[in-house]
Amino acid sequence: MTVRTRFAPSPTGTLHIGGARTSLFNYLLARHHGGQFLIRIEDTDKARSKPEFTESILENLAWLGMTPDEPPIFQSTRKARHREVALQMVAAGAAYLDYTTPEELAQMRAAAEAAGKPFRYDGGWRDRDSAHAPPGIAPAIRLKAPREGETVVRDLVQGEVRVANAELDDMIILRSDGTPTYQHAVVVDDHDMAITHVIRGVDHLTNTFRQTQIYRAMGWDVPDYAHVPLIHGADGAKLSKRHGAISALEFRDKGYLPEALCNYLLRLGWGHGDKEIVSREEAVDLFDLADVGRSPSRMDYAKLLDLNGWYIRHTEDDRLVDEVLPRLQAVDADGALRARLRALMPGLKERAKTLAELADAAAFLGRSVPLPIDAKAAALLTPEARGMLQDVAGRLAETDFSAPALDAALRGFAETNGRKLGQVAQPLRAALTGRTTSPPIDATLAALGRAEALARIRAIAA
RNA sequence: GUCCCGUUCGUCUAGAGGCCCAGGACACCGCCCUCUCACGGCGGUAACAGGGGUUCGAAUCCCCUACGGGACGCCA
Repeated sequence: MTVRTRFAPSPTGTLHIGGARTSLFNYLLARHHGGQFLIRIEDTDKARSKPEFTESILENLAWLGMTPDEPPIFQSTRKARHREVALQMVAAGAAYLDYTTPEELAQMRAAAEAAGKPFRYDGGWRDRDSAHAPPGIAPAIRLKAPREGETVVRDLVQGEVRVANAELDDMIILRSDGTPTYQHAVVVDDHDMAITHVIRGVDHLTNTFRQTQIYRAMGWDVPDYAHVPLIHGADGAKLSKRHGAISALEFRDKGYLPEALCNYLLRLGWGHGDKEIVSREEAVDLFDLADVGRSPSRMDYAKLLDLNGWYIRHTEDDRLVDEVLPRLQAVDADGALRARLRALMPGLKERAKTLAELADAAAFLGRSVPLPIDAKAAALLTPEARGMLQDVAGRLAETDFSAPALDAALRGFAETNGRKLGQVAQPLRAALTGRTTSPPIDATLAALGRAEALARIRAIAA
């Protein structure tokens, strides 16, 4: 049987990193076994679901390199089938009509709370004939769950988890308005989609017991489950907005590479020896649910940042140029900026942890005199330094603008003037970039080109 | 409250009874490299939640406690 997994987000928000990781695990497991990875949009909550979220989620998944092997399935299109199955279950005696009204339920819930007991539906209509149904009340359909014994879930991550059936009440599978509940829709859809492995957050673990009962009632094969721990914020609490970025979108905007995010997310709760850098190909090869831990892990932005820096350093220059150019607030009509950016990229990418930082560090390439000079750079441009820059300009005017030649020229200049290279390079850097940091000065000069470099120096020199 | 799950450096983890007075990575602190900033290299601080067992021997197995998390909807 070929392995089929699915990621099933509800389009009530953008893709967050917990979902991204769940999706990644599903994707990896399917690929590892040469199977299929699918997507199902759980849009049954009409009030909260928005088409733009569906679009955003799909786009983000694609960005992360996870495209489904079949077109996404929209749960809302399958209501009739959900209803059909619920009715079949009633016919088979595995489910029953419940005429309890929401108001009555609320009362029962309040009573249970007042008594300090967990609320469970009492099963009042479990064995009562519908002939006694009160008029004008539309019934919901509830699963007739076993009351004795226990239900066992064999989970590929959590191990064998069992719960006494007395702990579970009869859950609603079809609402009184005829729409399916999530619990029911998921089971029917997973079965119809021939899903073999359900990988999702542990917050779904308790639901699994009852979902298993639906499979049993229908005589369907129960898929393998894997409930992965949730991602928490740095303080250990459930990840939320106050912890910082949690949406995949935000990471993309801030200049994170999808490879870096995936690598980070993969290592969160999963490990393979001391391996830290794992390419997609290696991940597909190595991924095994048995290596997924059971304890929740905390989001560590510093580590993600470091990893992103690694990926930037190891990404081809051309791709980085393509990524960074749009981030520069400059028009590049003649392609000069692109050429400069490309020329300096080896030095630039060595110094940036995100594409945003990269763009910021490269911004000077697209400016023209007079350059904005930051405070630290301005401090370097003393009258004396400006005087020296005049001489430097003279010297550079007659040097070949290749990095080795420029380096030699500057060293020679420093030596003949009794200065250290740094005493020449720093004011020069300030004049060229408006900053105190940049890639090596020879590379920076070369990238700018003779005309632009001299123009910048002379704009500052006195 | 009830049920379920968890607990190795600050964080992510390696560790499946002796290889561990616990290894790697990030972060942090030194030093080196050096025109700046990074990168890189070298070194350092830092953990088996606590208590009982089992065993010749436990981070690894069992029990209890503490702490953390999750679930308890006609939401998904």
